[in-house]
Amino acid sequence: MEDKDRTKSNFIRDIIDQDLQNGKNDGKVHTRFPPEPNGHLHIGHAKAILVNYSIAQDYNGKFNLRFDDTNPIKEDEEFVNAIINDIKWLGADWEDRLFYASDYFEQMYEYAVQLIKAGKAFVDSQSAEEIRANRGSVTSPGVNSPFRDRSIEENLDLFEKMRDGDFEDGSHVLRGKIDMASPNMLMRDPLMYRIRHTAHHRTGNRWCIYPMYDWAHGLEDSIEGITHSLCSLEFQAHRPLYDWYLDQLNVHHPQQIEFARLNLNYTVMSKRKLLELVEENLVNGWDDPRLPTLSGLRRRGFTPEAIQNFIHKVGVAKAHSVVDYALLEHSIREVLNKQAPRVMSVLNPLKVVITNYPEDQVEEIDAVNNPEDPEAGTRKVPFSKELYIEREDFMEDPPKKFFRLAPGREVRFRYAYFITCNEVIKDGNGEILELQCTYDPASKGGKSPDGRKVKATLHWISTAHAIDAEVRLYDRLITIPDTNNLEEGKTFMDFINPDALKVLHNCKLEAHLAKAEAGFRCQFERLGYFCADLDSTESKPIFNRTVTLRDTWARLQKNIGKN
RNA sequence: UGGGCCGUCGACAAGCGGUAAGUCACAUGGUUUUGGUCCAUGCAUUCAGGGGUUCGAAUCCUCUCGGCCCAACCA
Repeated sequence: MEDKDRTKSNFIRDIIDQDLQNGKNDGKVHTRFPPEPNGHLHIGHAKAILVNYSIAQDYNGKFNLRFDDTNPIKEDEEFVNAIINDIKWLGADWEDRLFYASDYFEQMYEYAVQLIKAGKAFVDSQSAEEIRANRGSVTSPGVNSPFRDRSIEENLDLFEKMRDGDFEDGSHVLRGKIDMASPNMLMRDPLMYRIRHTAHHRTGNRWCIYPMYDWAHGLEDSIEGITHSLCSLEFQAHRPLYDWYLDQLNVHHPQQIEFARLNLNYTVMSKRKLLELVEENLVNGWDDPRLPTLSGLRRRGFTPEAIQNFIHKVGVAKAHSVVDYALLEHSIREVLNKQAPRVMSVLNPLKVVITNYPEDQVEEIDAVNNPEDPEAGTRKVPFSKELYIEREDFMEDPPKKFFRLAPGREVRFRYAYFITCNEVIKDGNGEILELQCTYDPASKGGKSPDGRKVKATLHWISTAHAIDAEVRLYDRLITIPDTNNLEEGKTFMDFINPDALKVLHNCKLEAHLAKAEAGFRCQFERLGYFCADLDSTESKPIFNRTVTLRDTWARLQKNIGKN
């Protein structure tokens, strides 16, 4: 992709351009991706990562990876490692700037003390229920806590005791002293710290008070010198609070800018739904190729480049949107069309015997590796008397627009010969067992010997030379575009596509694919893009279908069915 | 309902007062030893709706309608 295509205009870039013009931040741009290590990353996170990363890159700025690990009961090191792995794979580079909110706990504590001393924070000893009740509602103001006017000395003392572990969970919290009547619920004396006697995956038992998101996040950004803190739309209401804390402390004040998160149709993205699928074993783990997780997409055969291109195409704006899954499919096809070597594989084999072909002859046929890339060269493919073709490529009683093999019809076997079907061999049940065909020796290479035309070119594979493989055909996870507004009594579970995974055995592949390493991507000609699965071995090759090729024939059939 | 934000083609999305980019999808035709790729063409007289300002409005003002977010000791 061209550089100029990479820097597509959006409102965040406009803001940054403006800032640069005004000399704000000394002309620096510094962004960050701040995941909480409490789950696995999905394609939606890829947008957040890539938006932050690409902006940093395009403005010659810096990009940090920071784990927002402020809630030990939800977080785990397992997630930290998975997230690091996924972001690396995606291609966002934080260089040496990997940070953890938990590294700033001491500093945050000191800032909190500073706020208490300024009379801007207090220890509240109401119960969680009382606090909730006294917060009021969106239409009615809250009421002040009875503890709101504690002296600075008392607050300091209590806060220190909170830290020292003198109190039970839930007995006290530290709160900002703002305005219980604010129309913005978040400004009604927001909680800054809660007591949690829980071990943290990094700080162990060093702390028993943990900072809340709003208090922590701005400080993290400030400490790291972030200039533009890009986050998703639901944090818009938090911005006044983000600003308030930083203003009270009078420290470096990054600008929070919110953009719409990515939604994709025909799948699910919420943590809750993903977790449910994994825990109920409806999929095989977080990296199941049916899932929109980054590890799932990776295993499915997506390339980082395809995801980068996809995110770029989607753009950045403030309007809620649901991107069509077809755009994701297009993005991976676009990349693989250029890169993936072609190979002839028969998924659903039907035996073809070339009756006029010498019994023990084998010819090494030249096949092009990638018509999009002359540098990819050619390879030899064995041709013999017994071959397999795709069952779908033969019809005994073909409809009008069916161009493939049929009784009495001649087609081309790609790179090999013109073949004519003469006889259909069936078993007692009428099941087609084999096709008896003849070849035209003069058409070697698949070239028309006398200007004769055929309407179809089929892929094929020699029965004696093919290897067996398991092939997993993946499709969209969900059968309907949107599972968010379902009728009463229905859940997304009712719309899981039973055909999102179809496992095929005894598929026939070119022999060299036995040695394909996990992750190896290729095109099975006329079928789609496939990659060797993580579990693939030389003795038991397994290939995953990343995406089908565009299929005008299938579309035609569907339209005929409709009319 | 108080507050905040949003509404441009089926889906994304440019546009920033001078007369609707681009991509995907869809359709048609051409090329083709993948019904793939590629190429060409078509696809918003109109920007949620009304009113206003202006020589001129998707862009400014105003009202109306519709959608999303906020009342976890989650992030």
